[in-house]
Amino acid sequence: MAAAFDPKLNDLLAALPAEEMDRLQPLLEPVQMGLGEVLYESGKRQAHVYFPIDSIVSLVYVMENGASAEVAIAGHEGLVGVSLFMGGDTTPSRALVQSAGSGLRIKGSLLRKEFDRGVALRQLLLRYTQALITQMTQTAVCNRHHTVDQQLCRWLLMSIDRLPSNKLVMTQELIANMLGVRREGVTEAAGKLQAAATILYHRGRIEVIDRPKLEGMACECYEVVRKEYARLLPWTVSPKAAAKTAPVEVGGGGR
Amino acid sequence: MAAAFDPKLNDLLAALPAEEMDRLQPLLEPVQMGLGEVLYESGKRQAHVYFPIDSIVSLVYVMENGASAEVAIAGHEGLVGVSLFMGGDTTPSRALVQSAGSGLRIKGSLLRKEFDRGVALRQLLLRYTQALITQMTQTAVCNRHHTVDQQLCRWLLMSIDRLPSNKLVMTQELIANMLGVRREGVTEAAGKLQAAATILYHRGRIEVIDRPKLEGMACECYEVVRKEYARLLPWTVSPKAAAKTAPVEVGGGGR
DNA sequence: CGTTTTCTGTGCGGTACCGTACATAGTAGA
DNA sequence: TCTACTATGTACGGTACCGCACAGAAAACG
Repeated sequence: MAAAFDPKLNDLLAALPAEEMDRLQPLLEPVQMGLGEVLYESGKRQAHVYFPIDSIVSLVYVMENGASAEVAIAGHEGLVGVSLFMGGDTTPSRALVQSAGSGLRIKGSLLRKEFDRGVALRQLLLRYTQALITQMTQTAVCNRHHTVDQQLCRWLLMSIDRLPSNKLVMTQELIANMLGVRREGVTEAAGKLQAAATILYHRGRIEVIDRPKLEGMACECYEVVRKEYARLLPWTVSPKAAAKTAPVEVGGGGR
Repeated sequence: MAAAFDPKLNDLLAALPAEEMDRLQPLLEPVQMGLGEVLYESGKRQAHVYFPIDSIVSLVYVMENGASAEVAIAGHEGLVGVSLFMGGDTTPSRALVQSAGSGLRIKGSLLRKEFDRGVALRQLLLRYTQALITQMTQTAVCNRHHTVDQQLCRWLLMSIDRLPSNKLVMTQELIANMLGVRREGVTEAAGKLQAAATILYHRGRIEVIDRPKLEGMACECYEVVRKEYARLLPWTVSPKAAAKTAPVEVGGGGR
């Protein structure tokens, strides 16, 4: 059980030099996160910064009329709660668990102290924050210019990059909430992907069966963000995504 | 002429404690920025961090096919080039001067040194970065859910908040590039605003003549971002925008 | 002054997505 | 096994925006 919460399973923590890790380790506590759990409510101060291991957390903005849109996601490559060390303590967006799983957390005040003290930790967290900024700006661009079909591909890729397998548990309704579109739009887009033998899905379970094809159908946004994460945080590159950089030719792929 | 480049004219620099300001001041050099000038090219490392005074700089992402979208803007309340102290050195987006004017700049390496050394400077820049993150996420949400009409209102408000008057020099073509929509869409939206006696425009010159009405027609995004800037950087609140918080009732305003 | 360029206005067909309504099929519980 | 619920599929009119084409008017330029 202890191994499931090994700090080395989060890429940011794993990248810390031993000395700073020794200071941080006793402050970390294991947490299980359930699907739909809200780690962080809009405008409310929260106590902890979370380091996901095999869970995925979405940063979602909910508008006055109830409509929502995801602005970024974080998994084992990162953390949730940058505002706690950036100095603002709260944000207008909500953090909710998109895929259940485990993680580690630390009290914000304690992390803040280490952040001010340890240069390596600080540089690491700030580099991650910049990667997150890239993801957010690309979400803005994607929302402006790309179709629901393309965005679904991007979203699926970003999700399975953070999961141990190619399967995810997620209804079309929830995906629609994330993308900020109608559920029927997701039904249609997912139908096309299934017809193209790119994914399989059935009542809340989705499996990606042809990743290269999915990448071919996604907009450039996925690649831009992936490359920027790889540049800023080279040790976090998921083996799945990295395999893509090899010149894989797949028949009939692309659009 | 020297007074025009007084560091106190940039809100971030003005908020620095005297001691840190004394160290920074000799490193600052005045710059004039021309309309359309590119301060920062996508993926290219740049030498300086810019502190606008009466200029406005847009952060724009340009896609492979040439389409573009603005993800954030910065004026006298902030700075351009967060990646230089966040540690990534470059970003995928471009920084271009949207409104000509003056500013101050500092070599990235020098700022970085002060950033690591001075706690007040560091906290200030990180708080600003968080405000910028809020603006970016809100742009993402706005792109997803709001109409061109609403976005134009938001964009005009954000621009004049950073300018000394209610007038701005900007063709509809350029605004369309910023918003990532067709020029004709901007023509139509601006026509409605003019018909409603909210703005006046004529061949590249726009004047806001009824700010409260413009605020009433904008989406919630403008207010969310304004409030978050006011919370994180209270000393930067523009008198124009602040006046709004007073209970001004204007006949026929709003929607 | 005439010519060219820039900026804005307008029209038109096409399409992606919306809101709504309703049908069907798995799944879970009594 | 019957019932309720959840997840997905499908249809249909409406609308916001697109791409394109072109016209007029103001400014810039020779």
